[in-house]
Amino acid sequence: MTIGQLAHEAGINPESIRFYEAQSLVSEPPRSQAGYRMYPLSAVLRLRFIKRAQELGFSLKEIKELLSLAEDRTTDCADVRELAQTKVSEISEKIQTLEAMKRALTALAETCPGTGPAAKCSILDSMNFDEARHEN
Amino acid sequence: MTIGQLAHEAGINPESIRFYEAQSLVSEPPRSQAGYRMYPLSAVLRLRFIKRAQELGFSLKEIKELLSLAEDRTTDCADVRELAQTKVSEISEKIQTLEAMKRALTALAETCPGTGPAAKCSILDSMNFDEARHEN
DNA sequence: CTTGACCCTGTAGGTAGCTACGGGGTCTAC
DNA sequence: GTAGACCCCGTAGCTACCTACAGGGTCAAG
Repeated sequence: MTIGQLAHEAGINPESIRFYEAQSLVSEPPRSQAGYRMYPLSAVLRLRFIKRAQELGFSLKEIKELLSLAEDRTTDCADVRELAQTKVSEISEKIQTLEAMKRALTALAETCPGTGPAAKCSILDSMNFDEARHEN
Repeated sequence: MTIGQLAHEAGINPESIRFYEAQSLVSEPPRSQAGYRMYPLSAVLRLRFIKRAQELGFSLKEIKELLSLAEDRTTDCADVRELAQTKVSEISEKIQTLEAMKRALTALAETCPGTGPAAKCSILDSMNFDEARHEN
């Protein structure tokens, strides 16, 4: 399987695979006589794992950690679960932040009269813009 | 007011101010004889506006747009409100994504036995890792 | 036997938003 | 008059994750 076929199967870009190789997320595959990377079928699954983990919010660095945990026979399931739980907390925090942002911005948009000169818009106003201009 | 004083007042880094200037988020201030940037008081408010807008989730590019809207006398309040509402939608989408990630990951962590070899961990398993290793 | 699709390497670019560094000049206080 | 804190500019680096390009080689089809 060449890198292009693999990329197609896994639904990613060949360049990304080379990038992952450089980042040690996938190991260097054997080469054909011409120097082409020749991948085993399992490479597809490994790439899908990476993709799936990314979708779950793990960074490449964290995925690397997951992969080395998974490859280490002495790894306990609890180690993996801890990573997952830490990630859940991080995600929760992000959600909190975004929800605070959303609440604040929604409130602003609601007090905005919706028409008339922006100079008096409550949105800009609440961000102090008007005062800033006033003193310019 | 020198750049350092301004930075202190606004709670940001002098380097960031120069960066904002390069990005045209703040205008070039007059210079002292020695070539020092000399800011009016209003600059503090402008920087705080930028900071606040950032906290509300606007990117620098969007803040630039907000600022030019705010400076344009013909801007209608509705234009500003639209930007705010678009941003609220974007934030909502991000929240949705994060919540899906959180749900998926929480479910995985819950099915994890919590102990035992990682090879059988449902977390890695569900990400196809085991199969990938199996075929290697 | 040539065309076009693929592969190789290495390096550079791009997004977002800074941050740091080098090599200067200036200002303030003792 | 000098030490230390500040300022200048330009450029490079950082995180994260690719993406693109240049300048080659290879492979399969017609």
